[in-house]
Amino acid sequence: MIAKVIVDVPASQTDRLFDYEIPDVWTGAIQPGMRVVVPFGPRKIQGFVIAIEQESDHDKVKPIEDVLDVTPVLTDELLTLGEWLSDQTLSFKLSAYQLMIPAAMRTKVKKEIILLGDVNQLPIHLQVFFHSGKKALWSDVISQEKANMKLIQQLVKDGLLEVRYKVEEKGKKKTERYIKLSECDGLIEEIPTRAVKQREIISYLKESKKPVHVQSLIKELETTRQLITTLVKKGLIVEFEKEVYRDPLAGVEYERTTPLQLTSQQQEVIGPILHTLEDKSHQTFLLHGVTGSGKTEIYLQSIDKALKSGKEAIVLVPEISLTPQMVQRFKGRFGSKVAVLHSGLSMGEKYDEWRKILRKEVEVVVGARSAVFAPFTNVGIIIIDEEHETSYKQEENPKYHARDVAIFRGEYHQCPIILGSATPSLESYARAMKEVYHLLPLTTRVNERAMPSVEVVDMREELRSGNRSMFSEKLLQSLKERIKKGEQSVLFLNRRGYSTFVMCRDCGYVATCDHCDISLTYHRTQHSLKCHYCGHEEKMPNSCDSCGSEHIRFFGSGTQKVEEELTRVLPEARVIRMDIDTTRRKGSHEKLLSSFGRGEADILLGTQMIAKGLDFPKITLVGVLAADSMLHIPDFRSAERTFQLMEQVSGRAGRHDLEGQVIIQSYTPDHYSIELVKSHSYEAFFQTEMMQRKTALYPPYVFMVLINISHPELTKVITVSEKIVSFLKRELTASTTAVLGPVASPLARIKDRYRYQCMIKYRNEPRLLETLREIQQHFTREINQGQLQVSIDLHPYLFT
DNA sequence: AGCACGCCGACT
DNA sequence: GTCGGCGTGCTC
Repeated sequence: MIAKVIVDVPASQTDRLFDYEIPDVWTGAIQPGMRVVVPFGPRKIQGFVIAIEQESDHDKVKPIEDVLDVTPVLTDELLTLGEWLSDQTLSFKLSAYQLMIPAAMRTKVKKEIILLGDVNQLPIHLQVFFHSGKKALWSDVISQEKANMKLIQQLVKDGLLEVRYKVEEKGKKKTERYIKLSECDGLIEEIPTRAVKQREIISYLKESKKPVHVQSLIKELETTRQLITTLVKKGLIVEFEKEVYRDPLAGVEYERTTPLQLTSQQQEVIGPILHTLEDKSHQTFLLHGVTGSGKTEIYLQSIDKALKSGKEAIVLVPEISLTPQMVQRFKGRFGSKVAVLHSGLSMGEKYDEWRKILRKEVEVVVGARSAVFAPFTNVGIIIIDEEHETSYKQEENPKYHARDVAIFRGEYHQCPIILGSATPSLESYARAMKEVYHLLPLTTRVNERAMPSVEVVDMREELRSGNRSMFSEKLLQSLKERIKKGEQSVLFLNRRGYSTFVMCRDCGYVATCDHCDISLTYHRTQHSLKCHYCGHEEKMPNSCDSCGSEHIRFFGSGTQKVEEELTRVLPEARVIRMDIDTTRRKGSHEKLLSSFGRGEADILLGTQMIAKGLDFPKITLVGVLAADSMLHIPDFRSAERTFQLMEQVSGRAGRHDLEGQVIIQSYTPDHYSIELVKSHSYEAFFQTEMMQRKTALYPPYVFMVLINISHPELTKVITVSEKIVSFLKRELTASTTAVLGPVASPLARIKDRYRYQCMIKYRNEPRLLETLREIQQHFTREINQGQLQVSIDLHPYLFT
């Protein structure tokens, strides 16, 4: 029997199936979806078995060396999905499969040198490596002295040493020690009567009837490890290791919740979903529900229905809003049937949660983007909450969108997909309009609360009337009022750091990164300038690098500066600041939020991350300091993002009994993306924005591909870019497809690499993937050996 | 990605 | 005449 294997070598030349013979002992045991160790050239590496066939067309087929799994880690469905994904994203099949397994299961290959003879036969300077044993790490021996390589090759030839490859998993299963009574319990009488503790342990074990966790027993009976070892030695009890899961939520209690009575609108909306579940058919729903309209309850009851018919559910949530509060809602309804997957977990914790899914110990998984690959075999529903969030698109290879993967799986399992949002992406809403998706509108809030009133303050007016601070008169007054009434406020700023850039007032010089074409950001805590792209950091200069003037100052304002300013104008206010800098440490996010929830602060000041999920009854005021900060970035989705963000943010106010107020400060208050937030008119925004997209030829009217070319030499980048563009123009349908560029990327240089890009806009281009593959193929050699990088992004969200 | 093979310049 | 530089091509 022959196994078709994808080997663990991410390169275009190896991105195909390799044939290996299945040794007779493993016939039937090795199945598609398992990981194996195979010889590859002179070394040993990991591979995924994709298929099993009778024969091979190859004459020299090596046997499989080892099997890493007892049961397949990739289901048949995931194997097919991986193939499709690598096609659609132009990435290696290997990379697609690696997405689907937790990082802990990815293997690394260790190269070891084994001593076969006696230590004294070795040259003296090599002996040191073998003093503690017969094994030494190749990397240790070589890193000391490069010339050792030659010597070792000779010693291997002489038969004194051997080089061996060892494939190891990165993560380990966690085990704990357990004890139980041994079979021969007649011996118990032999324990001396004065050995009280020993007798106590035995009777405890007799009573419990099942194995007992050693650590807990020691604690409970106030005994010691030594005593247990004694009993083991006497043969009265047996000690063994039992695999346990690392529980990231250990000790957290969840209050059980029961399904809520649905409003008539909710009932209307859930009907078609339940119907699809009964029919066992596939349909993508777009659940468009204003903030507070009870989307989550719809999710919960739909999932419940799926589970009751013996199926599983996947819930995707943007990383940023995957907070304990969110998890609690699912755990509260479905208890221990829920696994959680997100980046806050350690590698080991993710590994454990993932294995619960594989072993079917859970029925629901709640997680960020990659949870869409959960290895369930009987998926009944997939939910994507906050559907418009751009974090569902992975920016690294494979550049996939979780929505596309979800729909693929929905078709495979013939089950419904729910995309939920208060502000759907234009793409999804347009599809709903064309009835590709089934639109489910929820227009009212569950508790009948009105949407918060939104006021837009024209900051130009403020400036004209002499207010040069970053807070408008209106906002400042409202903040003061809340503090007086003991209510809470949220201030939102879409920037981090202290100030955006540093400029010389005399000559206009702006401090920029030496390695990237980007201005440096001032960070007050370290009193330094940082590059947000390459991490480069330098001291804040005392004088201008260009003219020597000392009038060098910060411009723009970040969260740190706002915080300072805030304590100046409102000294009585207690402020909590939340941005990447204050939440970097694990758990600090939750800490800050719960502190705010307990009312330990009056104002929560933060970036993007506070726009979501925040749900505290005492928040009655939301202020947006600079609504247009996002509007002017060169991205065709900037208006869409602005509207979505403003809507999200305003949804934070007045969610409960108290009425909410929203104040948006803007320098372009008449722009439709800001203006329409006042009336919360998603529909109107959609229509206006669609007109813009239509005239400028942007998605959803066309599809886009972004090709980014980078190299340390500018001339090289330009010639390659031009070659690519002329090739595309030659190959693609000239009448309906536009090839734009090449132009310098918005970030023309990052980490000393020049960057150019070109764009394709198309409606229907059957030869597209094929043509793009040819480009990849054509530059493989240069990419492999040289400094060239060509990145292709289908349906891009990032244009830097 | 590694690793071997092979071809060319610099040196004992 | 050999050592070692790295361009080229292969890995079932």
